[in-house]
Amino acid sequence: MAVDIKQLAAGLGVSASTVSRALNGYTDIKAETRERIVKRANELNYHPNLRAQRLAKGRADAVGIVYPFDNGYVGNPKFLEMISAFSARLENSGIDLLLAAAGDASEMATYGRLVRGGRVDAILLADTKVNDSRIDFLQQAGLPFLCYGRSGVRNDFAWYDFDNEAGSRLAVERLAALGHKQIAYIHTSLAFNYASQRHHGFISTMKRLGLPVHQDAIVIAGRDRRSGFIAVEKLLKLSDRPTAILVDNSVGGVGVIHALLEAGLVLGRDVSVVVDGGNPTDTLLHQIDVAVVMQPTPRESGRTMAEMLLQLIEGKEPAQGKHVLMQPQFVDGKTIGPVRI
Amino acid sequence: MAVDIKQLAAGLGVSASTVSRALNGYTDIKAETRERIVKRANELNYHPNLRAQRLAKGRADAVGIVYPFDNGYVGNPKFLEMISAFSARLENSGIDLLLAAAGDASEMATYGRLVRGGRVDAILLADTKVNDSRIDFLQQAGLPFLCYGRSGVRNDFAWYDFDNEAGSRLAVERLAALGHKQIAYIHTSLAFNYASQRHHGFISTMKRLGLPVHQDAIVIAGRDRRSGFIAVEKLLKLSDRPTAILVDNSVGGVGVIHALLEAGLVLGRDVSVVVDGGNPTDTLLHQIDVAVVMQPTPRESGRTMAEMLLQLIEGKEPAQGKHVLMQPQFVDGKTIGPVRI
DNA sequence: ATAGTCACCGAAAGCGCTTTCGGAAACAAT
DNA sequence: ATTGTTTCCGAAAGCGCTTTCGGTGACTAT
Repeated sequence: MAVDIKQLAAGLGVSASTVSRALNGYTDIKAETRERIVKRANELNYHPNLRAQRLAKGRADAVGIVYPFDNGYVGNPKFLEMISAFSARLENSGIDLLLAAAGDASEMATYGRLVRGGRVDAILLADTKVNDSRIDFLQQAGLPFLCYGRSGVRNDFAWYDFDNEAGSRLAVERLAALGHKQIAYIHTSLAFNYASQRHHGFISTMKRLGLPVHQDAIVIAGRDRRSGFIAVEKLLKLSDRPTAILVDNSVGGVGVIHALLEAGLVLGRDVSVVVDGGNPTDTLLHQIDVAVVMQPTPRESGRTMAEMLLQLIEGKEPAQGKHVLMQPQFVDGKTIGPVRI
Repeated sequence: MAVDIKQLAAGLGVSASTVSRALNGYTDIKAETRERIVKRANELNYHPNLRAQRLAKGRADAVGIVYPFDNGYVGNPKFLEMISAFSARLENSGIDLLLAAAGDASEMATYGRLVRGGRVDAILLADTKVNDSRIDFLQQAGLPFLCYGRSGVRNDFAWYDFDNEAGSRLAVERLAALGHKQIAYIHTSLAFNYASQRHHGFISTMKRLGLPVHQDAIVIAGRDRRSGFIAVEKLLKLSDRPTAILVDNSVGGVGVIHALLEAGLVLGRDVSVVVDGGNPTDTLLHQIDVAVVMQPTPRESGRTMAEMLLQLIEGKEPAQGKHVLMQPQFVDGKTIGPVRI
């Protein structure tokens, strides 16, 4: 059905090996011959059989990503956008993206499946935990991989991450400068590395600035809108009501803002809100200018990670470095203002 | 590094072909020999090289799905859940899921890339349009494919879909039974096949029941929360304010409900709302018992489609039939009630 | 004219499996 | 004891590419 390299070669009166070399950029081919071959290949709409190519080259031309389903990533628009940019960059290099869905329970099995049999050349490991057994697994499997996020204990692997502590620091410093002392913190499970680091950044900055750290004002919440919403309901009941709130993720941030609006509070006046990892116009329903700790865009992250991974596949150290730490930026918005007594 | 079939065979004193046949369920192998081979294979942690297997078998062991980015699917939790179940079912059969991200502009190019070179054995085509050139493309490419949704003009391809017209009919009939006459309809672009069919179901049922169809009360909206929110703002300004609203998608439905709540209306009393394709507790922020037209769960849809596709790959007609039309179900909720004059 | 160099291409050997086919050994039937 | 069947396995030929290697002819340098 589809034309193969032999037919193409036969039609031109050259050998298959010549065609292969011509099409793969070898230099020992006369320019004119190469042109003839390329021209004919286009005419016949020749595309090498990838299965054969992969076997011969010993590469999978694919990278895998395990899509975590049970931890709030489903529907996280930032994650999806990242994947989108990631895959777009890979496609440019002719690399496929293999998506493997996994619940928490079956996650390790999924990684095993992905590694075996040469299904992929590399793996992107997202949503790193402080203590992440997947990293150990991939290390001993010997497959190149890149982590989207650091991990708590070890550091001998390639990662791309944000400076999470710095983000919290910027937010707290800004709020403190506005006179806030009672600053609440809503965070996701500290098992996630980013959450742990942001949490640490929050606590340490509060202490450094001499601000009170009330356990009541630090609430844990799932990485979803509803959890953010509920967390605020708790905070509003506190006798010592916080004048400012920092949320450690953008999805929860939407819920937080909704809850505050629904409580009839005016953001930036009655209460200040900063969303870490947010996008200034992230609330989806209302066009609100939110004060955020801004990370690089998911598109940028995805593209950069794809480029790093491509180099890791080649066995090279990424030009960006094996560890890339992106600096967050504090962006002012209407949701913060000076504290009112 | 990894043990291959030759080493495994040599270690057992048999030939590679015997090992292959033993492991692939051929019957011309002595039971005892097969057991020896299987046992040893497990001990050595032998897994066939998939690249070689795929070349030899002439199959890709993969199906592709193009992930549409520019049309509101990003972050649609139902779509993601469907993909999750879909991929889980495929994994059971050792089939990979290739995810290709594409914007509207590059979509056809992406399909082309997927088809060429034997990257995949089949494709799942989601989010069908009334007039869908992708279907033509895949038909003439000769690759098995399954559509998640029908298409307007032709019907000579395999699809899995919901009875969209029936869903609208059920909703309108129910609202009419409650005395509603001024029923508003919020729908996504009629270029989408489901939207077109649901729209048609709405209009025809309204007419059949002798209810007025006001163009003002039929508003188009994007498939996102914010659009639903804005659509309601428009509806509330109408002089002839509708007493009930039907939304054709669950994501927009969330925005609709928020807008109504924020306007201070009591759902089911001041205004009735039905969400098509919704899940009764879909609003994410509030635990509201929403009246919905319920489709099969995304999990069920994903699994069923995976099974259909697996059979299509085999060249068989799916046991479920080439066309599967699922019936929606109307589920009552607190968001509807008798009309109040 | 001869040797040495270079540009260019074909032959051949893989890559690691699958699958067909034929043949040896074991068995049954006459 | 001979023939005919089964049972079981190995040899061999792919699958469609890539890549190394050697060889031919054309080209320079002496």
